[in-house]
Amino acid sequence: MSPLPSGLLGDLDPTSDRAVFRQIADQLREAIDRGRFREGEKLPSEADLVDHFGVSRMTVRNAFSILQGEGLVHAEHGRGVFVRPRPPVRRLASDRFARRHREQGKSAFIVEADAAGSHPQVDSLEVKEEKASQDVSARLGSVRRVLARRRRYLLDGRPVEFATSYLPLDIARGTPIAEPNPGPGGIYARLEELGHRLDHFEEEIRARMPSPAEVKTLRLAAGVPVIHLIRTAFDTEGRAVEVCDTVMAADAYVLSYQLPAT
Amino acid sequence: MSPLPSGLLGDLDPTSDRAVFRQIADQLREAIDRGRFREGEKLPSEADLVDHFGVSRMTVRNAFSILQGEGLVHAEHGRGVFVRPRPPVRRLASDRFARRHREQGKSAFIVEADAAGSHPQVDSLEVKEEKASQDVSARLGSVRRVLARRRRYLLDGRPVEFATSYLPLDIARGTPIAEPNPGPGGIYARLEELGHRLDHFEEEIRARMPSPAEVKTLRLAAGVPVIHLIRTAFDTEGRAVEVCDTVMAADAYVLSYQLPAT
DNA sequence: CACGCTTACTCGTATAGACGAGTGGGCAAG
DNA sequence: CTTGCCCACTCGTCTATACGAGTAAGCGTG
Repeated sequence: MSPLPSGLLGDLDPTSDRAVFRQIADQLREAIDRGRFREGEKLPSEADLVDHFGVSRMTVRNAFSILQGEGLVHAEHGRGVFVRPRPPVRRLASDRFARRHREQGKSAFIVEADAAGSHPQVDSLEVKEEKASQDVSARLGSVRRVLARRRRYLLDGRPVEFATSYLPLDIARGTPIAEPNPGPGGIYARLEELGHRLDHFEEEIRARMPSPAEVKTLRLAAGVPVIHLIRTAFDTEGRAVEVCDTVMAADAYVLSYQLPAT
Repeated sequence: MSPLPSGLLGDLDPTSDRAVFRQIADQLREAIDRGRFREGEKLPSEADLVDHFGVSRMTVRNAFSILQGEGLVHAEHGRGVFVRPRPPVRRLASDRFARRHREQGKSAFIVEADAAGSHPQVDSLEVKEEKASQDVSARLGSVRRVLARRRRYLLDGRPVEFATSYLPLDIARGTPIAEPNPGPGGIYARLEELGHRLDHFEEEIRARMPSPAEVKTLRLAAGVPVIHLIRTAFDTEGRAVEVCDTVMAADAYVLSYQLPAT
């Protein structure tokens, strides 16, 4: 266990009223920000920092736990604490549901990911009828039961998004929409074929910390929030024909919208 | 120190390989989800839980720290640990920059907040010329120096948003835009008066954990992410005339967009 | 009644020690 | 050389203890 290279980290300020573990976190954060530790690089071990700063191990762990909460670092049991690499982000453009995209057949997710050079995957297919939640029912216009289509999206093996589409039974039952694979262009193409010409979408966006279940399905690291997007699709008659509830790993996405100034 | 009402929380499972502090966190989370503890209500004190579960205090604190990281609870020194109330959210509609809104004079923030019955405030006014960051320069089309307008928005005394607008100097210098108060309708109204008729906006949205500086300015509780929105305004000639960088407390906002299906 | 002090209870910070378990390199046996 | 074991190092979990500091209620004094 070689001592820490001097100059990498400074000393504590015993006169400061800032707690010791915060001072240590501050120093590490600054070192990371300044690039003294690069992405994926291993930080000094807990024992190193105990020696360097002359504090107890719990104090060092407290410091690390702050940085973990900020999403800056992640710990690997038996290996060390590492600067968390920033995964490449997937950009979602606001025209991703434009009719012209639907006409090419493949799903938008696959096409975009292929174009970006990453390996896309869709799993956890579940299609079933179920009772509509209060929220979904309200958005679809007082519907009791719905068809729910659940799927999870992965990029290069990493889960990045979990989505559920809800459709009124009178629209979806007995159609290709109720099949695991709805066919080229996805369910929006099928909806239009069924005579529900799409008019516009409404999207609501929130950000929050994930639930334990979301941490599990999306294999989220500590300190990574989720983007919660709820999209409602309206047909030309003003009827809500689909609600899509999507939870995305926030470190994997940038949403992009284009708005007219009129 | 009365013992915990029995039935409120269960027992630990010593055979489980789930860590004790996680089991405790699970039980508390579930109790909160089930409404056994309501918003703002005080949870059992650390000492209560130490007695109830027969564990050491650090174990209980570990459990609380999980819940804090999830944004579920917050601790108040000397008072206790409380279920974090969910502040009322401000909804940002995608037509909030429509020309018709600019014509009524008052700023969009003030109007909307008044309508929602909350008390709006804008502070931290800073208007100055500065060197453009690499990102801003790229978005504005290779501009070296910019006019930066910084302000912070508060609702009922709570900071909810921190925004900086960047404008090219050749557009903004010497105009009302460079004044602390740009006048009715805000800088977009001034831009149009100056002959830069607005054509459309692009908005990029990310979510992430806040930096320590953002925690301070927005007075964020633990476990509250931020929504980072970067809007670029384009005039009818296709020139980017403004970049607005906004950081919002994620627990205070729902963004809403309307997209055509064409 | 009003003020200030005491006190009990709360969370915040820090120390010291113990054991468990995952990782990876080195070394010895085959 | 390869295999398999051991060991050093790493983080994960947990206990026990100590003191500090903020809060609020109660109580006594003026």
